[in-house]
Amino acid sequence: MKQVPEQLNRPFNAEEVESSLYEMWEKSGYFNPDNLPGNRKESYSVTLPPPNVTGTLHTGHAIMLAIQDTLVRYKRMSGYKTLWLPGTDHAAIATQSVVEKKIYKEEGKSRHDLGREEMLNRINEFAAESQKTILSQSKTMGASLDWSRLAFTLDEKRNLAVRTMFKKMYDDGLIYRGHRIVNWDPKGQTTISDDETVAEERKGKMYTFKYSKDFPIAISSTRPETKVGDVAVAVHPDDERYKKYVGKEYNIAFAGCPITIRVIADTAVEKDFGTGALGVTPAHSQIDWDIKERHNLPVKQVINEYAKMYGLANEELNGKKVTEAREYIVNWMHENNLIISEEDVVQNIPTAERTGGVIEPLPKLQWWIAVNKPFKHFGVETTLKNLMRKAVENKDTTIIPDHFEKTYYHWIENLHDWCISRQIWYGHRIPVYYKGDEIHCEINPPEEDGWVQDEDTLDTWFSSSMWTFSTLGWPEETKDMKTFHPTSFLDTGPDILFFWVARMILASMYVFNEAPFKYVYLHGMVRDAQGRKMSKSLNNALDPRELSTKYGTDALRMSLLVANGPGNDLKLGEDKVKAYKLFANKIWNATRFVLEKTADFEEDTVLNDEDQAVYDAWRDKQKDITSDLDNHRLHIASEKVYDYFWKVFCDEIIETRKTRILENRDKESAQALLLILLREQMIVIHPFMPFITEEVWKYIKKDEDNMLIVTHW
RNA sequence: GGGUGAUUAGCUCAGUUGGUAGAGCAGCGCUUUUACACAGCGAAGGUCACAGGUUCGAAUCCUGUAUCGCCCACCA
Repeated sequence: MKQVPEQLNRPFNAEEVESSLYEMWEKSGYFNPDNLPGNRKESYSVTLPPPNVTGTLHTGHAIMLAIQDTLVRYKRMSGYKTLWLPGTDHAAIATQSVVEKKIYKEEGKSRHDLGREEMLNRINEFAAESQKTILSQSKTMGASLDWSRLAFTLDEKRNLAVRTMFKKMYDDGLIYRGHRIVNWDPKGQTTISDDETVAEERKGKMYTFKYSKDFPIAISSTRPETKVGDVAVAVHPDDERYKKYVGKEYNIAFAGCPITIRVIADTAVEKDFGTGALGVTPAHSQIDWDIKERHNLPVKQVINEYAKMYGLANEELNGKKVTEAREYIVNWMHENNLIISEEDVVQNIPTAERTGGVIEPLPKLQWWIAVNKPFKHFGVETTLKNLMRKAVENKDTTIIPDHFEKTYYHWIENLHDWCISRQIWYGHRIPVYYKGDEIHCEINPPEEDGWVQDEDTLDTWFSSSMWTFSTLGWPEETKDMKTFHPTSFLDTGPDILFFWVARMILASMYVFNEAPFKYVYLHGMVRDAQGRKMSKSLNNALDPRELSTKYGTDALRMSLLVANGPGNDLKLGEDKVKAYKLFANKIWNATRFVLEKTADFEEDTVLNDEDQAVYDAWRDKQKDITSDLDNHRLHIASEKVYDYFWKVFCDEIIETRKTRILENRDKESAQALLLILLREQMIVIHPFMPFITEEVWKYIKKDEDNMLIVTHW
């Protein structure tokens, strides 16, 4: 007679066992693919989307940890050489601005008060602390990450990778320095890429007016203050109304500033919009800058980096903020009877994602990646844009759900050159050196005296674009590179499809002519029970750590997996988490009962026909679940394990067999069935609910069995 | 303006290739029967947004409409 273990007579206490189980796994070394038992030929690799070092674990992290850990555990149990590689992201602008704010609040000092070196020390200190927090919190989710390979986007090795990549692209002519219109963030005092801007709806006024009484053509603008920087008026070449003016030049005093306006014809102008004439401000509008290029017009910058007017003949205007200047100029036009009409309009104003500052388009000398420039790539002429498209078209990588492929293509079509230089201090310094007029791009600083390194740093997404291979040791030809790249799977939120996924595809295609991962799985964003975005300001964010303490990590993981199909947002209420705590309890109680009823059982019993049929049905269910997992249908697989265990195993199978055991009718077969089903279900449930299953496994495994985490699926 | 997704039980959502609609929560009735009341059994609840079409058969495929959501956009 076997004894039912004492622990099982108490209710399941998740908090009590979780940390010691995690410790047991960590000590076993099985998170590291090099230590896995058996002869594993095929590899399965996943890189963790590196969390920013700014924050603490939130539900977004929890969902990605749950999805990835489930798949990784499944593959590890299925005999793959399985690597899940952790790391963190320095998140340049985000981190610097958090630390800047903190220092300003606590000490009243700006970054310029501290100086570059001291500021960087402070940010590094903060980042190191923050990294520790987020990593230890990831462990509480049960994440079976290989901590021995931990990486950071800004550490030594990744730094080398970044410089190597920059140099390679520079030498291929794909990275260039260009004077163009940039998205300038006056608040963050840096340029940002197109993707880092967020359109914000604002009410504005569109003014239709003339520069002066004598000027023959009326134009429209929502930003009259920029008109002191106008150099031309563009009309459509076919527009009969204005043909006679094309080619003429007018000298005008506009708001006390002399401007020279040439009338030009350009097909970019729409005849039917507004007056059909466009005031051209090359320095402060991208479209106008393009017109300038075609017509060889001068550039007259009238707004500076602080979004203030400058360099104007009218001293009253200089130093005014753009909004004040707008008011001033509108008044001036009213006084001079130049305004023909005013119309209320709703406009989308670009703002900076991180600081909220209103973007000021300014001409600046910056570093760019040319996405449309043809170059020789593995013997074939192509462009970066083509490579990005090709990877998905050729199914080198598959996006789940597939409708995001359309979104991806659409984004590629509209992609402009990528501005990669930033005027902040925290990040990878651009590996370019200057000496007089000489420019020199090198992986390591020139030894010769007199070279000065570029002051700017790189867009944080430049380093994260290389994440799948910089983490494996590239540019060195490491064993890990050969074994684990390209990776098998990437899971992330759809909000960074462009920021990150697209750019990883770019980087990997460029270097290896291979997509960085076979599958991209885009999970939904977690929302609150009312469907609102979780945010600090609404104070509606559920804290995964609290939920996990209250209901158990297994319950939290299940609630994030079940019925959460890819690409759909997940509304998460506490009730759902609670429901899976009850499930954990059910597993616990069923285990106790089965052990009680089989205490006198001897192994090696043959199942009778009835029990064999039940077992066969389970095998089918098992195959079903396996196929769901292979096809990344975690939301279905998780529901099936739940449903089978509770509705089939507990409510039907146990209920009927317990009578048989009691009445001693084919008792041995019934006992055998219960034990086998319990054991096999623990294996199948383990990827979803690793803690309780591993704990239960201790009591039901056979002597020769290993830990559940490496038990064969 | 362009693109894209959603609309299924009171609420939150599943539904893999078209074959008599499912779960959790809430709610109703019964049961404290020796795994579990953090439970069991049972009942109730849906013209699967609307209108057409394809099909022997449609929540599922096609067309259109409506509402909501998301993404993209340099109409001055």
